[in-house]
Amino acid sequence: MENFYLEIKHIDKQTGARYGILHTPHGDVEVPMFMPVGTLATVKTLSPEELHSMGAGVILANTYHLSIRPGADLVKKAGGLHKFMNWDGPILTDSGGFQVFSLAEKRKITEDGVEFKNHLNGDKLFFSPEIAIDIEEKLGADIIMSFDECIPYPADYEYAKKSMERTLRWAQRGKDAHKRKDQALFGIVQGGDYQDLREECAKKLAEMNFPGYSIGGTSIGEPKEVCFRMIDYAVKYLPENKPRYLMGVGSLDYLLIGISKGIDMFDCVLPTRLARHGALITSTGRVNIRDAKYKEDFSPLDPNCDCYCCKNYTKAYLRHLYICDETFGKRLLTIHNIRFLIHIMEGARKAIQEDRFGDYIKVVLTAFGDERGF
RNA sequence: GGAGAGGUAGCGAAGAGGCUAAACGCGGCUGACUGUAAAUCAGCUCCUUCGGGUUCGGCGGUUCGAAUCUGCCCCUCUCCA
Repeated sequence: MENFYLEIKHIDKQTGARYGILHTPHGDVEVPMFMPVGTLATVKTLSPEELHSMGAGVILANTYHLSIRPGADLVKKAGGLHKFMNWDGPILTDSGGFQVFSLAEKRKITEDGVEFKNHLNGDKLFFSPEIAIDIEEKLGADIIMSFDECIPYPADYEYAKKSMERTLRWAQRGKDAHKRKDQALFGIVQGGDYQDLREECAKKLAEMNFPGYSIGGTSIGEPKEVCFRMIDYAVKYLPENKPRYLMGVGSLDYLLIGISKGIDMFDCVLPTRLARHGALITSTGRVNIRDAKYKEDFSPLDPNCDCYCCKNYTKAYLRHLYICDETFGKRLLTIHNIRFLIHIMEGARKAIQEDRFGDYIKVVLTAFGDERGF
């Protein structure tokens, strides 16, 4: 597709990290970037205006969830996702492949597709690569995902191989079914933590010539090093001029290491979910705002943060709102976590352009000072 | 003054002879969360030098054993005068 492409502007001399512009039908966005997740066509607690003001580029929505409620036809009737949710920037829809993993006990996989029992009322819901694409075309996102199987970790070799090969066949079927020219369909690399499977999957997908590639099956409980290996295996065989998207990754260290390995896009529910649960990511580490030590702390959550929350409110107030279960508290905390990660990404892009991204990683992670990196 | 009801951990509230240091809820404290079945989930919440020690309004009694049965006392609430 002609109106979707990655323009690489600079490669960091320290790490090989990429800085570029991703052109989409709904505008240009800089990469590497973090994409907030709005599963049900809303980034929980935030308005589109807030997301824009925080510097969000692309946001996600979910094919499985939206197909159940409110239904793909309704979204289409509303004029597509952008209009429906009043977001004029780029949107990316996940295919439902993650639900094959997260709702594992409610589905059955066959060569043809996945039979779900939907999580709300147990109704049968069949997803095939073609059906997923059909729904994604109705939703109308700028970037859409192939229907894949996200396998658990650990998975035995035989299963990982069988599943990866099926995911490849599904990728081809989805590609064949995809008709809309204003949507970029990404292939997803699977293969568990097995080098040969990951490499084979990446190679085959590259041969299929997708406008972009995702790395899936990561950040599902595997050790950090395993995740980093899985990235390396895939990236080696992915075309350099196409965007690379590491799915489901949102903690600080994974993001920064991922960028250094040549990843351009990330999404994760972590910042929004953590915020709703009172956990904040700050420049000096993680903060659990509920903790008693913040009761009379009238300083901002993160003095180094430029978000609306940190500019205007104190920890004591945020703790108060959280403890009283006030909606506004969750909004403020979500604003902070999302803005914090976007801000980190802005810093990353600048560092890459100045060939000091390796130093940037060290500085950020040292200041954060937490093994877990979030 | 008369008639009832009741006093259980920070609060509310179960328990009606041993399985009870005492359910459950709230409150309090602390974790977790990674392509969202998550404004969710988990743990702790009498004291302790981890051996044990002291609890169910108070002081006695019955019993091998009492928050539970019993005597007296104190205190609350409701209704009637």
